[in-house]
Amino acid sequence: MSREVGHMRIGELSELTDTPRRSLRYYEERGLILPARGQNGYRDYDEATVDRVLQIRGLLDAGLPTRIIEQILPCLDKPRSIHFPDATPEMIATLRGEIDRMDRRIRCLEQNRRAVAEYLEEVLVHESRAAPAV
Amino acid sequence: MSREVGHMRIGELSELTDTPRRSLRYYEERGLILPARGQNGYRDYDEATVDRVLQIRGLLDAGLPTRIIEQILPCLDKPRSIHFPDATPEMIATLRGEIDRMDRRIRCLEQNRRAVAEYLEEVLVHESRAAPAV
DNA sequence: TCGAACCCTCACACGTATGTGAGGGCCAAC
DNA sequence: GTTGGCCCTCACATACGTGTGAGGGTTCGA
Repeated sequence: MSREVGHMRIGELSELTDTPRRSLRYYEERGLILPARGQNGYRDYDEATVDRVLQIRGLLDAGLPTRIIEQILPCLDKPRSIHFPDATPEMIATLRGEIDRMDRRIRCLEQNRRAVAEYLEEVLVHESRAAPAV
Repeated sequence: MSREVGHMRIGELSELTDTPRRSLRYYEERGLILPARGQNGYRDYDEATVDRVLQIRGLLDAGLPTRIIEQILPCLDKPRSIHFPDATPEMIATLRGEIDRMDRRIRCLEQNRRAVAEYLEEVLVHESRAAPAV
């Protein structure tokens, strides 16, 4: 099985993205990535999949389910080319709704991030007064 | 059972926060809220709990587990008063780590929000050319 | 006093993302 | 040729947040 440049099997992708093999297979099962297959059945990922997986992980961590990630992944392709014909009204509504939810999430995270940071600041000042700098 | 002003039972809190009773009990089980109890065993929530529940829901929706929410909720109290003695080094490290994770989440959401919005924009332009304004 | 509408505590079930392991091929180095 | 390290599928198990319903108490108005 000759390996083309920029192609890899699941182990390498797993290391590059710090993602369990199990999860990579799961993302595939959910239709988020579609690796080619070698004649031996091994999954064959191209280089671009690395970024795609990182994107998926980030969105999952931010609370989006795979069902939604599947909807928005096509929006992320660089040469905005293929995905116009299938722009149904429902799809557009879905995207609008998801943008709103992402806005809400961002606002919530920013607000709480600030509060936690301020709290931490105060704690540190308090600490440094009690036990001056090392 | 005389109801004091600003106090409520689970049904009212559920309506005010648009949150299932089941979830409110779960948040309590996880230590996120601690309602008083009437002599009949009914949960008795004060007014401030409304905001707290909304905060919890927002953070849950943004991907934070209750275990982490429990850590950061005390940071959000208005009169920053009570919570200094228990500022252990591990706690501080945890907060730092969570601030980092929130930053990553925010960046990821902002980036993808932008991409989806741009995509949507292009789709709409495309649509309007195909079938001019209503 | 009865019924409706609350409340309580279990406890089992679901969906989602992931862990884990069994059982088994492929391939390169020894 | 065998061993070790990849890969495969399948499938059961886990944690988390929530749905749902059984079985039962409280409160209040008709």
